[in-house]
Amino acid sequence: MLDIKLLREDPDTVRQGLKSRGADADVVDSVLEFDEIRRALLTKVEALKGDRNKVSKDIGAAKKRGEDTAAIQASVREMGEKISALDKQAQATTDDLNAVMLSIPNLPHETTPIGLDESANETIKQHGEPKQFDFKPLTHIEIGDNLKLFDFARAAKMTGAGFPLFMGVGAKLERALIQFMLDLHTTEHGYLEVSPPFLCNADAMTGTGQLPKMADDMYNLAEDGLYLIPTAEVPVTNIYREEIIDQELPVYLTAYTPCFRREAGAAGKMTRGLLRVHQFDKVEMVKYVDPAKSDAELESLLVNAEDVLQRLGLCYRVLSLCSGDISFAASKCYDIELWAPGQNDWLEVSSCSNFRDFQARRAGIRYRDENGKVRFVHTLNGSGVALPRLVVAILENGQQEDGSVVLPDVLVPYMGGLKKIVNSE
RNA sequence: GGAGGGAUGGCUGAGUGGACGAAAGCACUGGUCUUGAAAACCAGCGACGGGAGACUGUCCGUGGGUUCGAAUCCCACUCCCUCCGCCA
Repeated sequence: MLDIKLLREDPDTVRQGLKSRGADADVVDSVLEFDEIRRALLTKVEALKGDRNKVSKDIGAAKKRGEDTAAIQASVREMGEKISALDKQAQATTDDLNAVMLSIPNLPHETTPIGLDESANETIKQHGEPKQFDFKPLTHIEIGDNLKLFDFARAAKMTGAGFPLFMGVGAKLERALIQFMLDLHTTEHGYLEVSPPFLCNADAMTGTGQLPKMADDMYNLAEDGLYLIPTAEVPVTNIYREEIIDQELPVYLTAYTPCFRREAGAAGKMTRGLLRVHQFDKVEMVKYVDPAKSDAELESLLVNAEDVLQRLGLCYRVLSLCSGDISFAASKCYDIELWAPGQNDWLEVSSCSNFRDFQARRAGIRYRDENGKVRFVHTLNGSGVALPRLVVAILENGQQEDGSVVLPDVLVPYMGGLKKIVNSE
């Protein structure tokens, strides 16, 4: 949520920011209108309440003296009716105002490239060179079939398309990668491991910005009022919802969770195999930081995510997403894309975002600054990293002409000493 | 699932219709004292909103209700604890 003071004091900056990301700038006018009405109602009803409080106190005193207060009580009753009518109006206006405020996306950071679609994203670095093969590289689907690493057909039988079933070494590879990444972040990058619930309520989803906008993209258990998490960002960022954090910033947390996404309307493009699935595993990093330091914290978050890929020996590039391509709650976002030879394309495996105080304001996450003043923290998160496409890259980059797959060295201990996946038949 | 108990400020905890935004203690901050610290003593110390300001409103788990007036009474819900049942 944006600071309403910014909309009052500098509406043009807000309009400009919203336009730069292709969002509706007219909401600014709705907000200002509701805000003005609301404040007028508040002033009025609060004056009345002040009067009522005074008179009620007088009644109490008069009764103690044994005086008759019937007439004055009747007049206060009338005031009460006026007050409750005005209160209802004020509440309705506040609800309207909140609904609009919650639907407004974050403003792009001053360093976020301006542009309305992905063509304006900037590639800011590339690590390694796409691997050259002297045979035609297979896709992960073919490799997985040959080596019996996953079974999409049977998964579809029990659930449906887009829910992967990993088998044997494939399942173990999934587990090994999770363990490798958590170990790296907790022992070398300074993160505390947490293991959160995989379902969250609507308040939590609103806090991080999934609701109200993304309601259609989430699996919803209506009977229980719960949603399956689309990312660990939701439970982990909501750990401190409606709190004043009483430990020293920054707080670094990392978590493995499965992620569930309906990917509504995404059918058709990039949906084969593991490229786009409804359930996937991910290791996530979340930071709560001092607002003055969030720019630097985003850079180090990116470095932490890159470290995973460098140790796995993979070729990747980093994009700075433009204003039209960053997510609803983000102010600045880096995407990391892995090179996948079988796809002959780059695959997004990580988004590292700075939300500044956008989520903190929605979720009421605050801290005390050096003067003891309560302020909103800045929140950040980054995938560190998402599993299915990482598996795709490892399989497609590690494949040999004989159909086997050589695993990255760092994974060997996590694979029980296995260096190469071969067909066991 | 059943029975009972509970939810009050950073923490512990008092308060059962009126002077209570809330006793007391702890913690914290400032001061006195001290070479310094501790102790003692004094003072301060919730959040959020409206108003240029004086000032003012809201908040005692959440939402409704009763009342001139609700932390306090009534209803519903949520969460926590204890016991019983069930269960990985």
